[in-house]
Amino acid sequence: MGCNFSLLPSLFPLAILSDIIMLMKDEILKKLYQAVADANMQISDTQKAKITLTNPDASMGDFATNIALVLSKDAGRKPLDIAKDIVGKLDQKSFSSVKIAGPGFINLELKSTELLKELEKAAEQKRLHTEGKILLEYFQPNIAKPLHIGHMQNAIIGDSLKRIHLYMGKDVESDTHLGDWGTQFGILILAYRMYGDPEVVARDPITELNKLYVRLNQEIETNPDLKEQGKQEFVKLEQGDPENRKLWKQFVDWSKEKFSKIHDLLDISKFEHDWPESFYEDKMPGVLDALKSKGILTESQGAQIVNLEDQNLGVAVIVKSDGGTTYLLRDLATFIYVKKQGFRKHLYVVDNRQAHHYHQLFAILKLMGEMEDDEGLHIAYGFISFKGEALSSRKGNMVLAEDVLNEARKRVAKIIKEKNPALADKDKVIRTVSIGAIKYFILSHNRNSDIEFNWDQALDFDGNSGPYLLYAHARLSGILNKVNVQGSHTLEDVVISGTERELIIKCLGFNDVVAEVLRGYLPNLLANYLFEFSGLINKFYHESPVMKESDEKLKFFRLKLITRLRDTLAQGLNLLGIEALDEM
RNA sequence: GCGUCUGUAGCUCAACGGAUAGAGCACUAGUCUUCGGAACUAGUGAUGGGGGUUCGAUUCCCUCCAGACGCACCA
Repeated sequence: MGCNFSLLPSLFPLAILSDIIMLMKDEILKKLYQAVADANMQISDTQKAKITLTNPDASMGDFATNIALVLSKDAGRKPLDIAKDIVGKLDQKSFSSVKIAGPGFINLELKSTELLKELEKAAEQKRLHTEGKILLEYFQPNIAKPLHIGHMQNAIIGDSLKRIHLYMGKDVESDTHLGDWGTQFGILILAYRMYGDPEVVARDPITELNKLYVRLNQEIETNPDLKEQGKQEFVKLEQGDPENRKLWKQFVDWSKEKFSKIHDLLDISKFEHDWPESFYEDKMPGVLDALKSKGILTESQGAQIVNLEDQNLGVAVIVKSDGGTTYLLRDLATFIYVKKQGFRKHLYVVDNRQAHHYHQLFAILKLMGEMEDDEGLHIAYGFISFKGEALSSRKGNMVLAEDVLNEARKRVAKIIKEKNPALADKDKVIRTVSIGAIKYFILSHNRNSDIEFNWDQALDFDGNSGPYLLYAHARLSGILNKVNVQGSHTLEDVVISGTERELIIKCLGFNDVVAEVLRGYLPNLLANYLFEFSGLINKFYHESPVMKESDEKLKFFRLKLITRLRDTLAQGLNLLGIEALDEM
């Protein structure tokens, strides 16, 4: 990475430092393993995987490990005895207290001088050895359909995961996989021909096209023949019918123009790739040939299928009986193409309703010999429901992305008017806080859970919310802007409070949390961490005044601490896709 | 019928197999001569039922109950 760092945008303020550095926890674990060896005990890799080093309740110490409990099983000895042996051999010079507690936990308390030393070190990033290029696929809106909150959710999760990959030194690129191919376009073309007024549609293409699409679908319920006609239009489109091609191209262009605004609307980073479904049109025949030559494809009821019933995955339709291709075939072509581009792993951020599709996709790829277990993963997430129902334009309970953003902006503006009318750059703050509130709401949920959308809860700016984190950051910035310290000091014998101690420990655990997030693709772990972190910051802020502090050395320490806390919080917010603010 | 996911406080959600299951909202009682109150301090209140695995289970396995979503020509 021999580039000029000063040219990098402020996107990754702390991510610039290079090289692999040991995380604090790794260092402590190393000491524990050494003690185990010195006590003539063995420790296997499977045991290592079970050993934890957590930050427990402050009353128990800075760190707690279950190492003795894990080792006791295979050793056939009591955990307490093993704990005693380990503690007896442990290099304790960094610790002020080492205690055995409960069933055999070892609780460790670091010397304050060690904590202060850590604080003096620059904030650093863990760099993993990259295992090759990763393609992260997210934001797959469908042409001629409006963006709703589900698309926002997808883009927000995907964007955060991308930022986290980059921060962890992964070689990741993103792809927006637009849904611009398939039977639905036949239906849309038919609807446009039947009901469309070109002038009306041109005025607000997405909204009007969607109306036509919905209208025809309603008509289809009483007149199924129309569906067959629609399917025929798609077949014609695939076969190159010039009229249909022209219409399709127009629909795609309108939609792309609209979708490209997501970057500005939501602060979503740009995609490296834009490989929509139609991009794979000329790559499908090759896949079809491969399926045939490997004897995987069979014919059934006029369609070409792969039978996966022996894997309990049912039947996968590759080509429909009318000759039209399926989404599955395009996804097969996608995976194979992406792999040929040098990507070692393909991650799909798609809601959990498509779990079955991805099971089928991966199963077929494996039958073809195109995929190993760790080369593809469906990062599923629960979808957002509204008033207890799945979002559906037909049921009229659609929550549009624009409406959510507008409502958030309105509420933020109102609060600023009440609380901080003198604020300088109001527009920027309104934008950042409203986006931050929405992103935090989405990302703070475990992605496996379905989310019940509720305006008041999603746009709540008190307590566990995006604005809470932003506010903590703004207050820290406020102090740094106002307080100066006389002279230069060392941190050696500063006496720190309990809250300050907790804050330092918490702050130093940042990289561990980000690593956890990446391991499970769970941004909510970072959101939870940042909320707890912000809570400690607010507590600290109330307890430990800086400006009024007469001890210059203590003041120096607090400013140093605050700088570090602020930078860490800003980095954390950034990984969630939220820009930190100095005032709000 | 088969498959995936989910059942935690009044509501919305957390919790790598770890110690006393955490928050926010709501409710109650406090902190305003404030480095910015979008804040802080406290209180009330929960693991769907039953088995199993083990030092230890909200977490893993089995089963039952309840819900969501999928299960060939939508994507």
